[in-house]
Amino acid sequence: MPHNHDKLLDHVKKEMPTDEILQDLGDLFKVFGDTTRIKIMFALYEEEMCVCAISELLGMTQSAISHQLKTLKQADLVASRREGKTIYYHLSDEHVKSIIAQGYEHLTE
Amino acid sequence: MPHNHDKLLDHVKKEMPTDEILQDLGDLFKVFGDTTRIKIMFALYEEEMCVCAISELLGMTQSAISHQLKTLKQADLVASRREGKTIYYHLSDEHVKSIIAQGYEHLTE
DNA sequence: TGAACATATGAACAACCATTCATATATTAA
DNA sequence: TTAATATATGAATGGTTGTTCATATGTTCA
Repeated sequence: MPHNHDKLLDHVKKEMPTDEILQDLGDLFKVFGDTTRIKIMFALYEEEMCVCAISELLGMTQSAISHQLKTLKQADLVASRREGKTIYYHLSDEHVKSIIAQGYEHLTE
Repeated sequence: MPHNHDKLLDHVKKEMPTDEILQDLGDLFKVFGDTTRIKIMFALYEEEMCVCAISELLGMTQSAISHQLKTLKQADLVASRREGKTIYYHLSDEHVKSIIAQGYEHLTE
């Protein structure tokens, strides 16, 4: 007969966040899980930048960058402000920096 | 004529990590970007667990869990030890906890 | 108003990935 | 050695997603 772990499961279940939160967490990290978006966040880590500067920096089309900025904005990781024709993007809070920094440490330890 | 941002790009380029590191960072966060893997990490956050306990906890097949554990192990996020027929998994370092905690804070702030 | 610039967006396509299914490996006990 | 349990793995598939292309929206200046 297979071995039993009811007691263990009871304990772990109590400590697990709701499915909704776990789903949201996965969705959040999914946004970090793309090299282009990581590059954008690292660039904005330094300074606010307009879309065409980012696309020039990464050597990618303006459209591709715009699509990714939309994804980042929906996840509340970046925010923007308009100045004439230009729209400047910047990181929206310190968590972005912390998360990236922790990932970086994990890699380079 | 399009507007110029050579000075800005020069500065940002200097501060950007290498493409290899940026790629590795994206790959690392990709591993966090899946609800099943997030659930596994949260479970192991509490206690070390065997494969069948995890699959029972999440209501998923043993095969699915094994595949995901392999992904987590390759990213050095979990480690395992054998005890007879059973293999116990646990989180491999504190960065996992920090990264999840930061993500959690970003969501619930 | 019209032209030029800056950005956003919808559709389509190719590449990637999580799960399933079937099966293989490993360990223990009889 | 055989049966039972625990885990791993390869192939296949359905769903997801990043980029491209074409085009739309928004802003400024002449």
